Parts: sequence; structure tokens; C-alpha cells
Amino acid sequence: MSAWVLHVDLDQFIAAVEMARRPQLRGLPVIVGGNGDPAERAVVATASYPARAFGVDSGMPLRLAAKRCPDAVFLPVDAPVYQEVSDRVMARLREFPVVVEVLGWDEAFLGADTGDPEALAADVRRGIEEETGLSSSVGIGDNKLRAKLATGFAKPAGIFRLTQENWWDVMADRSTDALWGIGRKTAKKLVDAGYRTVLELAAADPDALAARFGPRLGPWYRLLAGGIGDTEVSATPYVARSRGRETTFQQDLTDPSRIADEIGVLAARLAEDVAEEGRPVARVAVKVRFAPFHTHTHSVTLPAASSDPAVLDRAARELLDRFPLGEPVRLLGVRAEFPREPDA
DNA sequence: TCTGGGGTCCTAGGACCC
DNA sequence: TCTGGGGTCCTAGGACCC
Repeated sequence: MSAWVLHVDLDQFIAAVEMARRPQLRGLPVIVGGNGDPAERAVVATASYPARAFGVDSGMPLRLAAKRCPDAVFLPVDAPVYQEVSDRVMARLREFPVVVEVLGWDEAFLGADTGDPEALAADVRRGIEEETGLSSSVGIGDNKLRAKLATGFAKPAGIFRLTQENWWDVMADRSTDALWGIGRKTAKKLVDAGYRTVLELAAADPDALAARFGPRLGPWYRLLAGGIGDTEVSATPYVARSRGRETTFQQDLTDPSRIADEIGVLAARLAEDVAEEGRPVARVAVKVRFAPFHTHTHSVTLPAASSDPAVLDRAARELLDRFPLGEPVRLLGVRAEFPREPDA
């Protein structure tokens, strides 16, 4: 028996849920996003594997997805249904002798003490299938980072083990953005600094990385490249540090009084979320994205923490007044931050 | 690339204080 | 003013993830 981390990820989750309730869609290119209208300002939430074969993927503008795959079936996002299916999956996972840490609708870490992690992974896949009919993939690792990356190699509908033992065989020659936490921008900066592959980054001087990328990020990148990561899986319920509401308008806004009205709408919606949270708000931030897609924020620390809708509304409107509203506005957002808990 | 909405964490500069 | 050192808070922006 020894300690393992399993990472469970549901295959093409959102598209799979939609196909489960519309079996006639099986095997077809299905694209879920926005209100299901490919002409609107929205992005792809999930594309089915047949749609991905046309080059459609998550995060892509719906308009572009429609251009690449004109015959796809476009469906609206139905969050309550996905949440309900997700809850059933997580409940099923908790029936196994494991610690379950939920990462999102469609993924979770499992902390397990077992002599045969592959057998456990197969049981988990079967359990999810029996409970919901959904296909999943499982990564097995000696820490969270490796388990998470392993899932990528397990997909679709598979199991893969990634540990210290095969880390270099699998990862050494890959580009650094194969790592969980390094994206396209950082990978490019790393190339500029002379680190192209995971192996090269793992051999970098931590002080040089700190000087170039910051005192915490720099050294952390090197650890990532070595496959070093957290091993603790925690079932402790997640406590949000902030809550926010934002909207991209289908047509840009130019009328200042309309813009102020919309900020009021967002602040009111946020106040409801905050009331549900049951904690007062310490800071308020307003975000404005102008039509050319440049985004700015202004924020303020409240004189005293509050959940009063009138206080949130006033703070949001005062922050809005700080923006020069010369350009058309495509997005408005309001965010509330809860007080930081002192370190225990 | 006519590019969502929900979040998290890190960085850097300036203010302010001793 | 040819002006220290350290700590903390505030703020804006950036990158990443699902």
C-alpha cells in the first residue's frame, strides 16, 4: 500500500451531457457555447470530438467555430444541468475509499492509499459510467502535478501513470507550456530566456529565473519542470476569496447613462451573490473592456466591510466615474473581495 | 481571434510608518 | 537634500486555469 494521487476528468463533459439527453446527436459535431447562436459574441464551452476534428476547440469564438465547422449542431450552455450531473459524479467518487478534492464541474483529485492504482482507476471509470453513462479518463501520479498531466495522456477514455520514474521519458523534450501553470505567454518568455524544453527549464539556475520572472514564480517554474508538486489532497470545502459578475454586450455601449445603469444591474446581482455568501465585502473592483479590447480596472478598499447592496452600488458607480468613457464599451464587470483571513 | 464568465495568484511601484 | 532600511498596505495589471 502506498499513497497515490488520481486525477479524474470527464471526457468532453458538456458535449457529453448534451448528447446523453439527445442520443440522435451521437457521432455528430456538437458545439456548446453562449446562447447557442453562432453569430453572437460568445466562445465555445466544449466541442464534441467530431467537431474538434474540424479544428474547433474550447475558448474559440463561436463565429470562428461556425466558419470551421458550418454543419455543427450549436447548443446553448445549460449550467444548472451540468452542475447536477457533476454533483452526481462527485457523490459517486466519494463512495470509494479516497479523499475527493473537486476542481471544477468535470474534474477532481482523489487521494488514495492502494497497492494497485490502475485497478482503482478502472473501478472509478466504471463507477462514473454506471452512475451517469459518462466516459472519463484517469491520470495516476505521485503528486497532483503529475496526476493532472497524466490525464492528458490518458484521454480519451483511458488511464495513464506519470511518476518520477517515467517523468523524463515523457516530458523532457516537450515545450514548457505542456506544464500545468505555464501558458503560451510564459513559454514564449522562457524561450527568449533560453529555456525551450522542460528538461532545459529543470536545469535552469533558480536565482536567474527569480531575477527574470519574480521571486516566487521563477523558482516555481523550475520545480514544475522537475515534476515536483503538492501531494496533499484535501476534501475541505472551497471558500471563495471573491465573487464577480460581468457581461459582454452584444452591441457596444456608448451612452454614459446606459453604462451607469448596467453597472447598477451588475452590482445588484453581485449583492445577491454576496448575501448568499454570508460574508461582508472588503474591496470592490470595476472592470471596463473597451471596444478595441483593452481592459482596465479600478478598485477601492471599503472604509468598513459591508454586504449592504446600497454600499456596493455606490462603490461601483464611483469607480465607474473614474474611467474616461470616450470609447465604446463592450464589457462591464463588478467584483467583490472578501477580507483575507489571517494565516492560521 | 472580432475574441465568455467565473475565478486564483503573483508582481511592482508608491504611500506611509517607524 | 548628492537623502537608509525595512515592513505593510493599496492599487493596477498580467498570466493562468476551468
